[in-house]
Amino acid sequence: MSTEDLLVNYFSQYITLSKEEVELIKSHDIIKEYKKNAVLLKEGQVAKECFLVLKGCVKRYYLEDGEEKIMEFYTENDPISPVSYTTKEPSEYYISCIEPSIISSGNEERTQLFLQEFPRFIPIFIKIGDTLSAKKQVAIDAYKSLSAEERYYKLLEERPDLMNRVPQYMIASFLGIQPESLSRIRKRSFSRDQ
Amino acid sequence: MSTEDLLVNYFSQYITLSKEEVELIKSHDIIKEYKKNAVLLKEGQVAKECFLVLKGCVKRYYLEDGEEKIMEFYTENDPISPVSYTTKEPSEYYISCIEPSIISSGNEERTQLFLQEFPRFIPIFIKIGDTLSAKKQVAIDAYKSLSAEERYYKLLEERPDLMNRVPQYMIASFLGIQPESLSRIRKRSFSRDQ
DNA sequence: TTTATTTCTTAACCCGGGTCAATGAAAATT
DNA sequence: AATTTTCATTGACCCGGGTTAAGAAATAAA
Repeated sequence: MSTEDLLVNYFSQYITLSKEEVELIKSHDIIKEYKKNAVLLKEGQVAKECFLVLKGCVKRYYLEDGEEKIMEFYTENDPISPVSYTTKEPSEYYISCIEPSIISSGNEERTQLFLQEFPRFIPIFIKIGDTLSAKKQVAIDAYKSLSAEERYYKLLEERPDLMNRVPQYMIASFLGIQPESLSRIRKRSFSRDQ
Repeated sequence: MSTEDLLVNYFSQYITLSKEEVELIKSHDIIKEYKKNAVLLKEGQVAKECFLVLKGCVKRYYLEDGEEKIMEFYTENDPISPVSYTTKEPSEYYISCIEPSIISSGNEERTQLFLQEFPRFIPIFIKIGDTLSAKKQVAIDAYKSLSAEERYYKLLEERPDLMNRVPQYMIASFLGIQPESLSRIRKRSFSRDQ
């Protein structure tokens, strides 16, 4: 699949595209390739773009006393809408690539032009926003009602790929615990398994 | 302020309304009054509406072994978009009124008609969705990086009104701790104060 | 006012995760 | 291959929040 097709592929989740629309998306779109450790957004910067990960793996994290507090991992077909992109305030967190990645980026101006030309995408855009918002609600609810151990097993089930792509200390940070605690959780599971 | 004005008031946060638009909003809108303990959405139901709290106080909660796990409080000008409203799946949680409340409700059909008639509201609707999504991200980040005690003081600062409107055991549930733990946190603060 | 019910507080004990320190394993450098 | 650096594991100890149980305080009902 070509780089442009990845984005067309994303929209196809929500709507069937005409050939004309496919061409327009390809022509409008900005797709970039990033090396491992490339930074998409720094603390203090105002985000001018939102993103869509087409390939690769990205982390969003706060830096506290030199320590990364990872809030989210983004992989294939995950949209990234930084808070700073919405508020126009300086960002409180970083976003950077864990793997070499292919990422599409958007901004308000291009979105508006695009929607003017193709109004039938309007409900889709609203829907995508709603869906994102709903997913976040589900995520926060789950986080609040589960223990660290339960969150680990949930992650194992829902995103088993992450375990191979991402070092354990990052998984621990994402789960909101120390690497030592994740080790203990994993140890418990071994003794249960056999 | 009349009941209808409350909704006009809400939109005015984002856009300056013409007289015509004000009238249209008033005519289109559905506003209902609810008694204390009235239920807006039950577990198992598919939500057919989203809401906007114009007056009063509402809680969203899971019922686990007969125990309420409160996820959110909504008060004046808080929009409520149930996950079930977006996904069309049966809801996993309840939404009900803690106080007698005045609440506006919307659905996709009415939203689409409204946007057809007033396309200048389209970016506003997208913006409201984005803002909601950003707020949820901020909320989950804060929850993950703070202790229960820190979350309590944060809530005290950000929503001091809640402390008077809502019984403490509900605050505890919302903070993700037991009422006993909240008592201990409050006790610690007393001894520090004097 | 009196009684019942709900809500809040306190104490005792337990347990999971944090912290610190040491060791082992794996990757990256040289 | 040898060395350094990064990452993962383990153990000992501490502490905050969970749990259970009891009593106090505040509200509602009679």
